[in-house]
Amino acid sequence: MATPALDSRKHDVLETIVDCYNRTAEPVSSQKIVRDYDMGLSAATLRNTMADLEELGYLTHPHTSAGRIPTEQGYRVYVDNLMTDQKLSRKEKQFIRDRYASARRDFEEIMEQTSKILSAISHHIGVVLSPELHQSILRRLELISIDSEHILAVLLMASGAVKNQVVSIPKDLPDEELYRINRILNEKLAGLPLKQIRQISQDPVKLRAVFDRPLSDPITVVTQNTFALEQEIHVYIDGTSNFFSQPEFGEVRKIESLFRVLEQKEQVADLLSARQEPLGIQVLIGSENGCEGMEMCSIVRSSYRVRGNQFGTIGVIGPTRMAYPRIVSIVKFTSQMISKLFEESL
Amino acid sequence: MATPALDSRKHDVLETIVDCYNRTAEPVSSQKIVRDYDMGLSAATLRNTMADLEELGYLTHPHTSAGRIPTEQGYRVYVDNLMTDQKLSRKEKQFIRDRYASARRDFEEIMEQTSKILSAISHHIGVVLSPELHQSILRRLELISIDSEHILAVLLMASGAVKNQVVSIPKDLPDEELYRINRILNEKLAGLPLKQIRQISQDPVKLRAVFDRPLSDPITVVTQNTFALEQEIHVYIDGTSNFFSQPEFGEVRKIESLFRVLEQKEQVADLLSARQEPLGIQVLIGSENGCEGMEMCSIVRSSYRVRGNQFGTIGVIGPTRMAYPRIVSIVKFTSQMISKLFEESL
DNA sequence: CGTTAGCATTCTTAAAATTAGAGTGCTAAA
DNA sequence: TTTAGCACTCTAATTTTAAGAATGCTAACG
Repeated sequence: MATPALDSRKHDVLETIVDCYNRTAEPVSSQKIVRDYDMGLSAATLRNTMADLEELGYLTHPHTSAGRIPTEQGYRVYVDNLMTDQKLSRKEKQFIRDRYASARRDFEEIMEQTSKILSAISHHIGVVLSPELHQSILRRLELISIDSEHILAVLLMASGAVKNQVVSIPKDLPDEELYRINRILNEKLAGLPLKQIRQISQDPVKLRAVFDRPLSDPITVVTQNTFALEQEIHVYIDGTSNFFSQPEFGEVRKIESLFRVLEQKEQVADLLSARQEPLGIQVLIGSENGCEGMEMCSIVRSSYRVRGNQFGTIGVIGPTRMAYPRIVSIVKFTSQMISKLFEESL
Repeated sequence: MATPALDSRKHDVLETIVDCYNRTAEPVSSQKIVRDYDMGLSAATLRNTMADLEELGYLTHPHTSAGRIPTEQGYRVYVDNLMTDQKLSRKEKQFIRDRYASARRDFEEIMEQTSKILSAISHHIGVVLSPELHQSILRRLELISIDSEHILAVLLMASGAVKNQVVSIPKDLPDEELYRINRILNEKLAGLPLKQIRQISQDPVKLRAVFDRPLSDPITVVTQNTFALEQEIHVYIDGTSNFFSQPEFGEVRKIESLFRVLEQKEQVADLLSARQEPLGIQVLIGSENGCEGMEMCSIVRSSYRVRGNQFGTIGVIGPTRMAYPRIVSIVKFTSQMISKLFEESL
């Protein structure tokens, strides 16, 4: 590992400072530690150690006569090596289960509820990204006539997700023909991942191979139009106003940049989506998220599994000074819950 | 009218002050008026008139040595009697049309786009309430099997709105039976307003009359479960971060209460919905909206017509100090646009 | 040699004092 | 009735002052 190993004392002191700062939001002084934590060290000794930790880049000074606060690097070490797991209490787990129990009716409701749960229990912002549809398997497809030139295609995915799509059709397609097309599409395409279906629908050769029809045939036209959909990920956000109670966001201009980002769903999706490392928890500390306007925020995210190799993401966005052990546990547990939910319910 | 009629000078002065304050967000002094507006009156005269207007309750003082700002009552008079229409420019109208042109694909997209248009052009918050479903006419119903105990009911409304609903069904209903039920439901219920269908579905007597089946029959069970849906209005909000650039919201605590309300979609829906007066523009000034935390905001709202007697609402939420004539024009024009859109597209 | 007490130093923050200026209300004259 | 002039009030910005918090360093201690 690139970071030099810390001796046991530095280890303890850094952990204590992070912990203390997370709770008070104020720079931590040597005296504060002596008073509040029983470390068996004098203030002077702590000052020496703190100076060392600052030397190493894990702490800073806002100014000379102020206590220390962790740097992003300090948080990094804390999250990677120092912090101790903090399991959720029985009560909290029960809270989460109860919330799901009251809401497991349909896919969208689960998504919404999850973001609400995350924000309610973390007191930060809860975010849920719906699973990427094109990894998802098509369970069933239904074509509903709207008018002479349009139909509504209802795509029911194995995950329970439903996608409605208005599709243009060749003019004056008789109803019986539409039924026939619908039946054939289900026969040929149900059970395949959307990704593969899309490949077929965009490739004239495969299209002919699958349906054994000329390209002008209505069935190929409908297929093309139905599956021309671009990837569309829904973003569910809740708890944004929790940020107002964070003391470090006491000025409008600090909170403004954050909210401008949150209003752009695409940006939030980029921020959360963790395609490269599909499993497990990830913690992005401060500017690591690489998003302008979010330098003061950390993100704890985890993918969840819907079925087979289909993934979505959930996460919590909070101030860099967040209670990492707790938030990590929350995100971990919730992502397990949601994965389980999808497996048993289907 | 309860308010005493203003003589022509008071009329002009009040209008000028409202106008000036709306633009500068600063208390308006007599000198300011002399300098910026050519009213042919001296500062002293203006001061006298302003004192009169304060006496009448239309203006206030923040403190002795400050200019005047309008009271809510002052705004009320301004909006009701004083302000002159300010039509949208050709450019702005074109902007709106263009935005719709690029997005008229499906119902939900129109809703989303409308809130974006409203906020983009007003520089305030744009809100759209989807039409109340139960006024809406059912065009077509499709039942899609999910598993042995659940189906997905897809309700396609005449307006183009689509409502997906997971419905419990009697166990092991064979597919052919489901098709048959589906066909019968469409025969009997398509073309009726959802409200009426709901009445039928919840009333055993009517249910028997319509389907001529015993209450234990699968078809009645499915009908009951499908139409047991409570009224659900979708709320589309955009442009919340516009509030950060308003000088009167320079302190976090003022903006906080607003955002806490906006996060509660139900509250926003209540705020906007104008069931009592279904047609035309309404302006709620400051605390008139009766919503705690929104005393500093005004709302300009208008219902739009989807088809027949089916209504939704659009609106703009901004600071009490908003450019009423302009915002009113925007909301008026947009609600006409959206009404037209729904009529021609279907 | 690591640890600690003591202390001068530095810097922040809050409170108090000062000042400049903006706008009013009133009075008296046009 | 309108307007010029002016004393008065209050705000907001700036400076001054003071208090306090935490540090780093030095020297003593075990």
